[in-house]
Amino acid sequence: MYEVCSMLTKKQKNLLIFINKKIRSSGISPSYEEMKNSLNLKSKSGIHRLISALEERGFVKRLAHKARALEVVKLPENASANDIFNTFTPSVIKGGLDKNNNKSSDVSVLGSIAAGTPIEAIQQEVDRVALPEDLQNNGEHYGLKVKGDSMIEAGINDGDTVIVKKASNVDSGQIAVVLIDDQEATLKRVRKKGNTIALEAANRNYGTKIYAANRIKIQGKLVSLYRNFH
Amino acid sequence: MYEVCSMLTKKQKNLLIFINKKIRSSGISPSYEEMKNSLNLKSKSGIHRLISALEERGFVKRLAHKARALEVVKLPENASANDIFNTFTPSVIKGGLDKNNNKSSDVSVLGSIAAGTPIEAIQQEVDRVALPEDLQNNGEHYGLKVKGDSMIEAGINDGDTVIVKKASNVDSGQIAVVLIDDQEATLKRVRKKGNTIALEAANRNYGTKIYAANRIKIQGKLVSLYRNFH
DNA sequence: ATTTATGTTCTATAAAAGTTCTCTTTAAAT
DNA sequence: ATTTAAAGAGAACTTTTATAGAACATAAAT
Repeated sequence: MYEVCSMLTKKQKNLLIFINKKIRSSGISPSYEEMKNSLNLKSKSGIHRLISALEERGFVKRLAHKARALEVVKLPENASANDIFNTFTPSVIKGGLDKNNNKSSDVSVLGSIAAGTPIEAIQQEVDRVALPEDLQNNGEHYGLKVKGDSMIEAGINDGDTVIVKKASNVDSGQIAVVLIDDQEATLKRVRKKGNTIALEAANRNYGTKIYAANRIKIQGKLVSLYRNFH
Repeated sequence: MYEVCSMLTKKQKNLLIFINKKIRSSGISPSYEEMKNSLNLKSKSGIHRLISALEERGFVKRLAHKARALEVVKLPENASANDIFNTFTPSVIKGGLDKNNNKSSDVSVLGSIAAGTPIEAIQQEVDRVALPEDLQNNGEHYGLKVKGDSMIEAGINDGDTVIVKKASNVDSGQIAVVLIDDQEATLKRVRKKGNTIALEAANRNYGTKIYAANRIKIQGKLVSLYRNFH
């Protein structure tokens, strides 16, 4: 039987989204104290009650008597892309932190990867829809803004945001963020051939380059992509 | 199969549609007070009676004595093409869900929409956190799964999820979801030319088709795109 | 063993929301 | 016109939510 019921009050929904975000961004569920603060409450007992309501309705699971042992089971049916992808507005990225959230969260959204790279870190991975198993081994994720059109034939355009799961290895044929000579980071399809690694662009104007395996460090695996239209 | 269908009075139907819309757009069901206001009533008791009627007829479910605990189970069948688009039919939602819902995966990945369309409804967008000002003009958003490759040269691939802001009008040149003859929904670039509307694919294997303006209903504007890699 | 952080339970209060009644009004059908 | 079902209004009432504070319990760390 289908039940995506969004039988939630505002408070319940807000708390649920906060919990979800917190788990996505930091990997651990928030404490009652943190939830209390995020909702501007003055006592933890309300949080306990809200969580009980969420649990009753099947939105979260918890291990009783365990600290920070919450799991978000589902989100209200209209959870926004921003909720799912985590905050992703320019204002947030551009140090808009104080105005949106002088609280703890959102920090990990910032920061950029490596130096002199053609990509900038923007946000963190948040989605869990398609990758339930990611819940367990929720590796670290980066969000990177794509500059350039070298992957355009793979449907990755200039300006897109790709979400990359940190990994030091990927299967041959997958698209990954790689660091060449500890210097240049780039997004390419990786082909392993014996002791060499080929980096394929997805644009016939760019060639495939082949490197000795030791010159390449794989930074992460392409997991998903996000694009805004204007 | 063909159960009692539109055994709804006008009021009942209006309320049902309001509830559904409210849940889709805000994620939480409206309170009696809000419903009362939306129908321009001065007492809540009528709402209670209407909801009881809706529940008897199987259109909604509720948790008695719980606040904002309504769920829309199905919608009247005689809903216009527009209504069908605005609100998902329950049977359709059901299908898409169980395969995602059995595990703790979740999230509002809802099933597919309406008949014979190349797109499936997936989830909705409406933010709360990152764009407080958007809360006001928070248009309704839909998530649709793209089927087909007609927009591939715009970087929109088969299987992508696009997020569409509901709109009955878009600027010429923008990509939009349009309904042709109240029948077929499709994602195309819209060009207005006098009394006609041209729908451009972004794939040279597909041509541009030109329609009389009255055959086209614009459903929404493409806002963002999301893709998962495997 | 003692501290610290955290989760749980209890009471109490108030506000919000839902329910149930009675009565009136409206609209449709015959 | 008469009848009937649906809808509106209003009020009293019950239950749920939310907030608050305190006391207690549990788990981990020192």
